[in-house]
Amino acid sequence: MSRDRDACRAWQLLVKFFFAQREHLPAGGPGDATGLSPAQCHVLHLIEPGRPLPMRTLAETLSCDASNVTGLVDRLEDRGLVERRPSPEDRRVKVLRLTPAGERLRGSLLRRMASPAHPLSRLSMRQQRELVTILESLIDERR
Amino acid sequence: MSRDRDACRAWQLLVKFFFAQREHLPAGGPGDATGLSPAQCHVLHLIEPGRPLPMRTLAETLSCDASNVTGLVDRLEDRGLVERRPSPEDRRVKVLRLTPAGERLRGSLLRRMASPAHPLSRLSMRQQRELVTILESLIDERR
DNA sequence: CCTATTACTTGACTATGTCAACTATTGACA
DNA sequence: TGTCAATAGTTGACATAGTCAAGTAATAGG
Repeated sequence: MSRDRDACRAWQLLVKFFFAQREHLPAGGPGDATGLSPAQCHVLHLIEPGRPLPMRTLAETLSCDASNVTGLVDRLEDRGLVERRPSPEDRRVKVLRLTPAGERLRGSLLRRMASPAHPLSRLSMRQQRELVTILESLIDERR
Repeated sequence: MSRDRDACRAWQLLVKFFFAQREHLPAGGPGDATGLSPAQCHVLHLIEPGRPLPMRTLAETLSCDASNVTGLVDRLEDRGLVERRPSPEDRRVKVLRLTPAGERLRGSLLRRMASPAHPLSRLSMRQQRELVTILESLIDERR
């Protein structure tokens, strides 16, 4: 019972925190200059340099319709941050790769998120690690 | 340094978890029937029964433009879940109240979030409490 | 081969979100 | 008091995000 109440409250807080932090998202933050939307930033994070990502996988990670991914990637491709390539193994599949510009921008986003100005940096080291542990267990329990 | 890396990773995981869980959001979840969008659900949570909420406050909590709130509230009002009322103290202000239907729906959303099917319910009680503590400190440190 | 499934795209539609411009009210202050 | 700046909310124009249904191309399993 108290267990359920905590789960509920945790989720409420999580959502609240997420909405409240939109101004601190990579995009839109002070000194933005990227012009990327939050969703686009997230996609950029998910494509790791040197690890081509099938669009289908991206749709699953985002829990969204495939057609949504088409649009997201269209816009990132227009900005020259990402490339679609046909997969050699399966010609239905297209894999995503960061362009050099995409890698640079991704790096700067990661750097920005680690800045001491970021709210999460105000947690104690112990709490940061605890948070990482909790989130990791939540995420890979799901696949 | 490791401190910064943890903050960065925590934020990445948080965003990733948030996107991945969209199907478990109050809206859209299995057995939905509400027809509410995620943002609308969140607004419904933020309006506590018996605690009228000025629209301006809502905009600040959501970190978004006031005109966005106008639209959100319009749609909730169309569904008969929320009421706008002029504030007696300041006639520029409009406060939001849940209608009886709004209260009922809010209750059922909260109940759904506490269900054992929710991913957060799989955390240990200790972890749930730790997560709540961390999120609380993150949130009210900001105002 | 034939058929079902899968990966992606397209088009139509709604919701979310920003910005700039507007109205009405409030508050400060000469 | 009268004026002027700031505040709360709305409106309209616009871009993005997201869903669904339908379509194309390629794969996989009989």
